[in-house]
Amino acid sequence: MSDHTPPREADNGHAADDAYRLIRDQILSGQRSAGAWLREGELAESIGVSRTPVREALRRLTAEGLVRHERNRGVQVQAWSIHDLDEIFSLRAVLEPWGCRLAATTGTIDVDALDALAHRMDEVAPDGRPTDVDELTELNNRFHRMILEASDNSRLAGVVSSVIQMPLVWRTFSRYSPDALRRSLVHHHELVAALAAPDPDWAESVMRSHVRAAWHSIRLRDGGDRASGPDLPDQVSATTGQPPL
Amino acid sequence: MSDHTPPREADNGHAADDAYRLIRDQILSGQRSAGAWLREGELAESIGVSRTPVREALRRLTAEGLVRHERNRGVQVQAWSIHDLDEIFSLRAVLEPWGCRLAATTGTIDVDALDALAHRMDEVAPDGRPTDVDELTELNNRFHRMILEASDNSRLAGVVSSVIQMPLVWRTFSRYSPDALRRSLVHHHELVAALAAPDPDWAESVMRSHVRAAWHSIRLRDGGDRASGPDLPDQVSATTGQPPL
DNA sequence: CGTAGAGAGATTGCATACAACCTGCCGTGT
DNA sequence: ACACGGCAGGTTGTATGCAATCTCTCTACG
Repeated sequence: MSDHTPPREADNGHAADDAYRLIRDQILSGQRSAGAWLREGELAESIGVSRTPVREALRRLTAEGLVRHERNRGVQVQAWSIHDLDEIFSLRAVLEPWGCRLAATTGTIDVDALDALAHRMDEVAPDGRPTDVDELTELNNRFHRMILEASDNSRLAGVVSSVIQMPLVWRTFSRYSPDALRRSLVHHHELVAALAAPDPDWAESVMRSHVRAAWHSIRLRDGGDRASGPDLPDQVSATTGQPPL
Repeated sequence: MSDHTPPREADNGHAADDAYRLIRDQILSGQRSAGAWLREGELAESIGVSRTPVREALRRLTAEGLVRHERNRGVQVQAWSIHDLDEIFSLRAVLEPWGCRLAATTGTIDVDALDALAHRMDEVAPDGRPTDVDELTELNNRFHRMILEASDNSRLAGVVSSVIQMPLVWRTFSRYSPDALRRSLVHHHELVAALAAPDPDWAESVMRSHVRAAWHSIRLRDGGDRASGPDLPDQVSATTGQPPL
């Protein structure tokens, strides 16, 4: 149909936004591995825009901590260590339970919608074995976001989502054992119950368990399932473009 | 000496950084009042650089929440309400005590340096009446930052400092009564003692008191001192360029 | 043989020109 | 009198050119 065929890639209509989304997705999905340099020129050409919107996208990603910017040298994908993981989850273990308590207190949450999300996650991961990790990740993020947005503290939601923007955390379920994943889904249903009650103490407590369980699952594959590969710093394979499931 | 006289304003050597600092200071000091539009062209001319670094500075400020960006319309200084204040302080009331506990646990804090800061604040504000609010603000920020940086969780420090970037919060002491300010300074000394002990429970508890006391001080001038002016949404006078002390 | 230095290539930082878009005003038609 | 449409001014979004900086390599000298 079109004659000038923009170098493929989803075109939303605004160059800077497109660049931001595309680069961000490439980082979160592991196509750009930690430490890799992001050249403005290369990105601009591959996206089909000039360097200006690319620079803007890279600044946003810098502010979000996904990439690291060195003056006159460029930006590279932020590398993370197990210490980063501990920082992130210890923060979540404080903020999410508190937000969950607030959500139960205000009582403004749409329990039915939350319950629907929990059930859809059951369907996507029958018996703890996900059929579509991306879908599951998306549903999980929406579940947690919905709770935090009901806390009536927009900064809390913003802070948490800014902190979990990291490939390993983002794709949490890649590292779950079936047992751990089943437990995670059960937690979700219990959270729905606690918020429906509503019982702030209960809700806070379940969320704390939920986050700390996730922490352990992602750290050391607690399920004892097939323990392949080395433990952590191996991240994703940079060639295939998709992280190992 | 120079013939082309850069329109004054501190020149650090890098246009984008200079623009960022200058605009940010103008917002935090109240020279740019809430809701005012920040025109790229005007800013570029006043700073003495082109629009490009100004745009970069504005994006950083957008990411930090100090300004609000509307596509094809520009950026305006973020307006805040008492609800924002509550969001910020309820978040601080969770995060800072926790960070203080962590700092006491790791025991990596430089207690002497912290004590020195507390004493310098006493000197700048004898008898609860500050002689230099800017100096006092700077010392206070360094005091709190030093504790959070000793928590061994860099994201925690980053999150807190990103959240307190707001004119009213930044210049907290402008709204303190002498009684409240004295109490705040006493808290600082007690924090030093708790961290020197070190007693995590004590440290956490004092910090919680400290933040919640600040919350009330800034909300309603709890000291009962000369209760002039309306209560909150009056922010700063946009004409004088300096907020009321 | 190793090291310091110069130079070329590549990349980012900044400035400027142009295009797209929004807003407010004015004129016209109903 | 009121509503619609278009035109003009101003502002942001994007592209492009040039300057500044960094890195890597090759060479010359100790």
